Amino acid sequence: MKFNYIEDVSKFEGQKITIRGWLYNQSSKGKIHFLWVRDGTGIIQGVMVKGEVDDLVFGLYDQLTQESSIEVTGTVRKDQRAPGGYELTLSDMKIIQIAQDYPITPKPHGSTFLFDHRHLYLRSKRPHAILKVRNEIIWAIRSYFYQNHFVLIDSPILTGAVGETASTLFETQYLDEGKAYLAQTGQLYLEAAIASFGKVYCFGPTFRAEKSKTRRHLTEFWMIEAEEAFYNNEDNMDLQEDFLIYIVNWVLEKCQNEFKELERDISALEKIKKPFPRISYDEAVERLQKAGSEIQWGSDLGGTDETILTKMFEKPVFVYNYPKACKAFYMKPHPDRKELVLCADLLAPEGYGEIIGGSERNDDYDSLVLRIKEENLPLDAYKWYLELRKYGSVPHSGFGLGVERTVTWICGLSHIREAIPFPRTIYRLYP
RNA sequence: UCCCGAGUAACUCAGUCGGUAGAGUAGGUGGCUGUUAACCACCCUGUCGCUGGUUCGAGUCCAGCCUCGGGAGCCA
Repeated sequence: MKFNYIEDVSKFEGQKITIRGWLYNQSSKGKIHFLWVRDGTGIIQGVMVKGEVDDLVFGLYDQLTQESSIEVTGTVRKDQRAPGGYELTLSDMKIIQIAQDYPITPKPHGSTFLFDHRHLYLRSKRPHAILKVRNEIIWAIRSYFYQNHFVLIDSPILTGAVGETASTLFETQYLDEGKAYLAQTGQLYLEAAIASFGKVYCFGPTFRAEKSKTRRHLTEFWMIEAEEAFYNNEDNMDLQEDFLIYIVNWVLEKCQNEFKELERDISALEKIKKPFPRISYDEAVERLQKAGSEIQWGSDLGGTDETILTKMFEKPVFVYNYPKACKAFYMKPHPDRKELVLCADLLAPEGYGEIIGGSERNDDYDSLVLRIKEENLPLDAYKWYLELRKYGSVPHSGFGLGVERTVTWICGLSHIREAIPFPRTIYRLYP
């Protein structure tokens, strides 16, 4: 049987249509009932007047409860009084299922309660809007890479080798082969793939068994990583800048309604244009110390440092060339200052902080072996990775963008857990 | 792991000086022809996180524990 979607109602003014969905809210004045129906594409108010519908249908209203599934038929009418501009004058209604004691009312709830009921909370307006923006961000990402001739290389999630030992790994038994680890990054595999495809990217879940309790961390999150042969650190930053602007323009075009629902001030996003400021780590430390931070040269930027720094600019800011000591082993040493590596983090504005980490990779066999030994990493585990430096090694760079952090920033959220359908945090594995 | 904070009805919270447990919302019943978090009247709702202690008497004071939230560290 044919039915229609709420997003299309304006095309059917004056016509009778059928909508299938869920009862979002209801109210009655006795002889006139109001039903708010949502179907995933929108919300519309249905109006049922006693005497204008069959008494049996009119009486069904009394059985309705919030989130009951129903099918309503009515005539589309333009009406100033209706939010959205259109409403349905109902002529028929069928009940599909009566919901009982739906826990999430259209009233304030605490975040713990809402995320305990995430399987239901997904239906509410706010998560609906956020996840629609997430959907568009991901489409923008894939579109950008496709248009720019990057090839998608899916990297393994179960790995034997350790990527970045700095973080903690989730461990699991891998049949009879011993321990396996859930991937923290696909980068090393992308570095293998550039010698076949030139420019590649991967997009998948990554896992960090860090007991972080902050609004910026998840234990399972989605990361986009790109790797480009023959790009140096500068080229890499140019690419990231272009990439991020593409994403922002895309969502500004597609997500106006969602931003309105989220009360996101989009003027902040409209300022995201080339060029992004680029400051060296040296300069960042200087600026931070002047601003009152306790940071010492040599240590990584803390969360508050990032916040201070990003509030100095209205656009995302690159901080490049960090001390070797606070970055991963695979980054290329600075040719003139061996205490630095060629890298850049991109910090999102409005206090959001790091959303991208990127670097030029060490393409020299001997110096890479040296770094692995310095970090006390098992050389064996990196045997295949090192071989890439033996067979046609080229300068190359890459970066990783945290999807949830990007969604958090673009939507103007205060906590990352809202940016993913079913968040995994230190104490949450359910639902 | 460390530092701070919270835990009272299904939800959000109040609970003074230690003296028999409260409100709003949700739910139920009735009323209402334009509601938008409707409104009006009435009804229902309790392991006060747990254990022990002090006390004639503990939601309230003390000790320990548990759970959760935020931050630090670490990172995207």
